[in-house]
Amino acid sequence: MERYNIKDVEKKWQNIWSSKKTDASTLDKKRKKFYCLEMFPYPSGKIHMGHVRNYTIGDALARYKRLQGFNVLHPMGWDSFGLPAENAARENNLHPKDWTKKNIEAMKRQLKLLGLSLDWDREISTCDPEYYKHQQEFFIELFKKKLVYKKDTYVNWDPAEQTVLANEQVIDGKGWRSGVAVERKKLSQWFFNIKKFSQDLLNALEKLKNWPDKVKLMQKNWIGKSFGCEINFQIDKKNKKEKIKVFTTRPDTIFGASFIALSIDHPIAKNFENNQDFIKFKLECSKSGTTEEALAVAEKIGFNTNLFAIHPFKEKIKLPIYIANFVLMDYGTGAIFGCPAHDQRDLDFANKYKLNVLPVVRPNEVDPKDFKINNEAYTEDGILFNSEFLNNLKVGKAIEKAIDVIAKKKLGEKKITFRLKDWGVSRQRYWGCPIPIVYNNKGEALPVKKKDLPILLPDDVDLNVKGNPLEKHPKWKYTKLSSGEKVIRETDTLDTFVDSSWYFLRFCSPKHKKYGYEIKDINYWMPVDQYIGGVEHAILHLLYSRFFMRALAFKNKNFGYTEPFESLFTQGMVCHETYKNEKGQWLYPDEIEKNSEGYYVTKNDKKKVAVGPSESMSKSKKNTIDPEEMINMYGADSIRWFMLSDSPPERDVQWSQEGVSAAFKFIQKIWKLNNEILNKKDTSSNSSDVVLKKAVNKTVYNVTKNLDNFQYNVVIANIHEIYNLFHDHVVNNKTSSKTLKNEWEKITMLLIPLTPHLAHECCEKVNKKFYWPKYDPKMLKEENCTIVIQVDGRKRGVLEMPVNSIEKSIVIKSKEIENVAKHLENSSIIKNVYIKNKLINFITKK
RNA sequence: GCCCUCGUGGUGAAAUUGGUAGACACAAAGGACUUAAAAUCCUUGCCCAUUUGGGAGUGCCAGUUCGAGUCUGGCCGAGGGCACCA
Repeated sequence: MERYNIKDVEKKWQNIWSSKKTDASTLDKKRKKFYCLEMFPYPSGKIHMGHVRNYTIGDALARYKRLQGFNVLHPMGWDSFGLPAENAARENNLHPKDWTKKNIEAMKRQLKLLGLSLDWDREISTCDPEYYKHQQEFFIELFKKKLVYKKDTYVNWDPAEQTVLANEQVIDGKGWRSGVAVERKKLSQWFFNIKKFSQDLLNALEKLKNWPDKVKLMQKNWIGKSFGCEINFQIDKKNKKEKIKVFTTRPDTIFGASFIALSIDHPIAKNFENNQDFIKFKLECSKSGTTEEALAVAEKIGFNTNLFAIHPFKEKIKLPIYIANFVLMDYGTGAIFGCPAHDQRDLDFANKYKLNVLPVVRPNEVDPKDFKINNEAYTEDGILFNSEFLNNLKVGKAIEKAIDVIAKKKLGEKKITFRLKDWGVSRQRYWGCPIPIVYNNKGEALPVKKKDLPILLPDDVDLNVKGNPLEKHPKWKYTKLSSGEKVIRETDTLDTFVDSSWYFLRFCSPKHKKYGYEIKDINYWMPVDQYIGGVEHAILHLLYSRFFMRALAFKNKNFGYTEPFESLFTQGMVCHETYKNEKGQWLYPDEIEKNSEGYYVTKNDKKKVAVGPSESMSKSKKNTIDPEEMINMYGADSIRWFMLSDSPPERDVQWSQEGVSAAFKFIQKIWKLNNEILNKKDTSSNSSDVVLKKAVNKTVYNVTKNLDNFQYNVVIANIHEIYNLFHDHVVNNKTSSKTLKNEWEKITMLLIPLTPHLAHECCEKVNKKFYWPKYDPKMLKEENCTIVIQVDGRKRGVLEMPVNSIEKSIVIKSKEIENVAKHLENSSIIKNVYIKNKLINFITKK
């Protein structure tokens, strides 16, 4: 028999697909489109199992949709700007450009080994000037629409490296490379005004019907809408009438106010810049660490300004004004009124500084006289007291009334606040898209003229300098406008999240010289019909992309899109056991083996290995498996099959050698059975033919349904089942060869999305045309059905009956079953519950 | 601290959305073929009973129902998100 040579077959089909460009897509308005997109990778140099899973899921879908007749767009590109290139460049003395290029080539070759049906003609790379020049245009477009602005903000500053660190580069308050304590430093940086779209980004979540609820909820919380009001407090100064505006969601607790707290960055705090005590206080605040968690746990401290604010309803009450470390400048107004009785933070603060604690909300059933606040604030619902016109109202009503009165007396107004912050896009880095801005000698920021774009990254940089290499590159930094005016370039580059916020548009017009996208292309292809990627991008990347679409659509009649991704699927991670040697060092899976007693030992010195829990594959824990090695051993189809078979795609999957090896064996079995069927001598038609036909029809139905629902693991089970049936029919000569061949052909078509090389090889011999088999709904209907017979809710037998049999006949037949009769003995039937074609339950009385 | 999701055999998991729990697969044990091994195929799968069969059973405790893995309430455990958001 012809042997199935995985390597030859896979190579053969990959060559055919590539030379015939079977996966290239062209705009064709007569055909229905399907845009299938997986999150593009960062070109680290090697694909990992996470990529394999992501792209296998996407490819199965793309191939399935193609077979169904859709015009499928399935592109791939590279998220190729970013810090690792700079680090690698320093370590290996290789230019980021060359390092990136080399990595892209290596990963592209690996992706091709997987047999993905990608349109490589549309390949893009974000570090390519042909890509980022359009991004610079978008930046200027946004600048002109006033969606981009500059403001001072704090960054993690590494004084040793003279550079800005990303949050994840700060470990225990120290720079990851230098180990030196990180400082908070104020820098003037560029921001995208994503806040402007807060309400719309929130509202539109509801329309994203095919997004996981989890992701929508995460975005909703991230946007964080809250209802409340602003209240103006007058500062108690003799001549001046200064005001402090505070934001609160609990205006009902206004009568419990006992202090005002301002953020360190509040304008009023500026008045104390030269005050020695305030300087000390600021220093104290900056000590508490920079991570958000550390800030959250830090003790609440304040600086007493010795100023007082007048209570808006009780002029006699003067509230001390503090500057406090727990008040954030970029939320609300940067100022709060403290109501210690009903806010834990305020209570902690009040206890520390011996401030008044007056409860104004009490639990329903508790007498006001007995209600005391000690160390725990009361934040539940309740009844207002000590609160004049709010007395005896419930919290909800009291909030409404408080806002009402405050508005009427012009003390403030109803206000909705979002916690979503504007997107800081400045990065003090070399390997990113240059921000197309220059500064004239007055320091004004001017957008670069379109004709002067792109602003190319200079190649001749010294990456070993401390700080931003662009900053230290005078030839590039100091330049002239076409008018001859001397200007300084913006040396910051853009956050790489900007690169990935519109790449899906570029895929529609990947080669267009003049524009980042062409409207006729996106009118056809957009939105992305199915986006697939890791849940780790649930917030930032997806929210930024949603913002970017709105920013482009803003004041632009030609661009009618706001939501880029019609459907979203987030796949789980690939996990593997972890191993440690006796010294507690991590070991790679191929450094260990099983000994004769079934224990894991190290390969070289046979020492005991501690097996840890299965965790998502990561280089640091060395629990990675190299996809290419696996492809070499088992073939791409086996890896794809295994990736889809073991767990539902949205859940984590355990990598297992046995699993892959089982996939490999099954592929061999399919091939063997395929040949047996094709070589089968003609036998006359048999009564079992209809059994097989029906089963195949059912399989087509199930596989189609399960593919539509992303239940790939169940699809695999469907295929196993039908294989087992075919195997039985072949071995036992149950079916005519004609039926066998006809029906088997359909199964090979079903395999195309899953194991494309094997499937094409099988199909080739019987039918050059590939198609998605259709099922006959009439054939799904069974003539007989199995009815479960219960006595008092317990199963006592089953009955094969024609579909839609009447209850009476089922009752009679049931009682004929020995075991049923036995259980009905000595008791009388009170009633029976009959569920058509499913079950009958006799309820008895002893 | 707040919010969300998930708990089903030794393992990964199915279950027509309230109707035969454990499909399909991995692992294990036993068997067949073989001089032997590999490969392949078959059987078994918790407790009681020799078999027909009976019982328990989907994290735990209650509830609704003729009937609950599925619905409701409470508890326990695991994972994830946010984190001084006023």
